[in-house]
Amino acid sequence: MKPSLQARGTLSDVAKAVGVSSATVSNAFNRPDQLSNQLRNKILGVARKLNYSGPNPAARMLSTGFANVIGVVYGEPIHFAFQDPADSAFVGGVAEACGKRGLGLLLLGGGPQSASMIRTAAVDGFIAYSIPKDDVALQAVADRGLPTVIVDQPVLPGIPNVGIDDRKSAKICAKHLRDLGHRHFGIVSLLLHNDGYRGLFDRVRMAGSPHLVASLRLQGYLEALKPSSDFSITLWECPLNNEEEGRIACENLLRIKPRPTAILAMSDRLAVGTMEAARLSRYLIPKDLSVVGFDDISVAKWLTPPLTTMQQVSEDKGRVAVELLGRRKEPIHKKLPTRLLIRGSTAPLKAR
Amino acid sequence: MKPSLQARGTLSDVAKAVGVSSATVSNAFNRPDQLSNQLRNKILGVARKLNYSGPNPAARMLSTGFANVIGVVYGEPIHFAFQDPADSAFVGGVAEACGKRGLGLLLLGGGPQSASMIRTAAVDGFIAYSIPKDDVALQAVADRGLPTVIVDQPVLPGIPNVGIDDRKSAKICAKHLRDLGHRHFGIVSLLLHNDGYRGLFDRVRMAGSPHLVASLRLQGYLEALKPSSDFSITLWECPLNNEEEGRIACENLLRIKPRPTAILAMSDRLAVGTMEAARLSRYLIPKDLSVVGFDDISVAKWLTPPLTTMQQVSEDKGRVAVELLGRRKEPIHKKLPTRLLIRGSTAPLKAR
DNA sequence: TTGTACGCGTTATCAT
DNA sequence: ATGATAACGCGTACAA
Repeated sequence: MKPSLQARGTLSDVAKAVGVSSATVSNAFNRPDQLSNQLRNKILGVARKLNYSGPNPAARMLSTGFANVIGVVYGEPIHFAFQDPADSAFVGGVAEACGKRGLGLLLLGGGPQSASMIRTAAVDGFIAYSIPKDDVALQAVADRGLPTVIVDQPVLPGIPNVGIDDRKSAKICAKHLRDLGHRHFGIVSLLLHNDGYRGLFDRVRMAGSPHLVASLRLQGYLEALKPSSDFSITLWECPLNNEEEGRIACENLLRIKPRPTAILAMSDRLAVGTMEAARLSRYLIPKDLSVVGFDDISVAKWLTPPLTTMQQVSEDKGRVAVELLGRRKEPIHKKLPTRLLIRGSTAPLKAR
Repeated sequence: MKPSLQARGTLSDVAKAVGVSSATVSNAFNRPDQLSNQLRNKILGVARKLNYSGPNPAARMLSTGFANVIGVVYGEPIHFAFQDPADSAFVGGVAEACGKRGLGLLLLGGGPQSASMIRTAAVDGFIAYSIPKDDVALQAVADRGLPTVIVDQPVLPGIPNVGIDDRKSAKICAKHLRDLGHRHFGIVSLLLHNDGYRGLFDRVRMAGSPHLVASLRLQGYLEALKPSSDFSITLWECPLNNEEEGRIACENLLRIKPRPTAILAMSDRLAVGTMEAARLSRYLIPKDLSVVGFDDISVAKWLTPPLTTMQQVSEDKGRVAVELLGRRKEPIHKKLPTRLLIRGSTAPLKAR
């Protein structure tokens, strides 16, 4: 009834065959310096002959108390992580840092059964990425009582955190457009509530969102745009972060009167869709419409025109998260730098 | 000295506290139907009070023989997997299929210490993705004796395999260009040998390559181009699969006499770089130069002009791999469909 | 519905 | 340098 994990002999089988104790065989695999080379080679030889390929991971884990694996918990169905270049860069950063330390990386998605998987995951620690404040996964992670680092959101007391200054970064995006003379803005927002809603929204909906990153960026945008009075600002929420949603958002935004001359997209994927919509509607970028993205995913620079966007280095988030997990000190909150990359998709408002 | 995995009470601590046997507590967690709801709730309550968050994963694994995790072994340093959209789509497909089955996904990269991580990974099976024929990781996987599926390469006797018909697909790409009247070709190839070489290469180097996918595509290209005699075909190898390498390749190819009027790039990332190089050299695509990619990563359609490319559905590779892993039957070799997407980057050779 | 008792395969400690 | 043995924490017959 143990069909899967190790259908072969055990360490003590090998010990018996060689005529030594199991401790010695264990040493042969884990501490070569503890026995003569001759004996070690003999043991390894017999092991090979018996199809014994090394200590059973589960037993080793039970005995040592270490899994040598860290778990990455992602706020959404996990395959989403691989569709967005920014998210997948983050996981890449984690993977790189893990690899360097000889740690495995266990991927755990969101969704209904995520909680039970979190509860039974054989890991030494968790990195929680972009989890909505009210997600059950968060409680499941906390229950495990393992070292944990939270990335982006939510910021929890007593738990190390890695992120960027979303509010300030967004504010800089908006300020850039305002400085170019724009007065009528469309904002293409990421998900605020998990209710599948797509469309215009107001500040009440925004205030109640458990999605901290989206809320903060929104705040930043609005702060930069608030001061003057002859502004118009239209808010649109996308239930998914993809190009298609960006396109739909922009199509609707372009119908608003007065027509926005500048779009703030909360991610580059949404920005790509925005640009596509503009093209389909025969608006030229940046002549008729300026667009600013967020993330600086690699395609941003291959677009025509190249996309002006707020760069964040998602790989670094991952790397830093792993590093923080290693340190068992008091909680650290780390803000990583961002920077506005001004490229071809933004231009001064043309004179009338 | 068990600091990490579970710093709290055990199942039998809970049992003692409640005044029942450990078996009953175990049932409370794993088989709710085996005891009264009343007792179960009492047990769960006490467990919570004792900070007991459920069975220790290692002990459970040792006892059941299942990890409920499958390992994905990637042929290169693992963070590469998250830079190429095609590779990351593959992992996404695996992740999705795993999630549906309640399985975890352990990511294992290539590189020097990968073998030791493979040997100690707590998994029920492996999916090996795009591993060079001579990689030590492959032996490590085989040694574990666990159910294994190989994706793309290498095709091994007795081991289920998922892939596409690389040779035929490449041939179709090349035929498309030939049919458009092109006679002078540049081929931008993926890595053939792990020696860091970048530059022109010949068929000897190609024949000896352990990278099956690259070899097969090359064969396909050449087959389609062989028949006529007034052709010129120049081969360039990129040590890395990224846009920068594609740019370098194309810059060099464009200096060849007679100048190629068509480029076959073995990946879309290389194709993006190729198009960039053409732009920098003031060649217009597709007027002066036709380009065909491979993969159909999502940016392909956002480029200007949109990239003609061979579509493969990498997510499906991942999904199918997991499915095959579930079936313990005899080895199955599955070829997934591909299809040439003709977009704006290819055009008939202009008349002279 | 609940309890008993053994086995899972290893590592670590202490002795030799 | 090597051996004996006690944990490690849980699942699961089987018995009650």
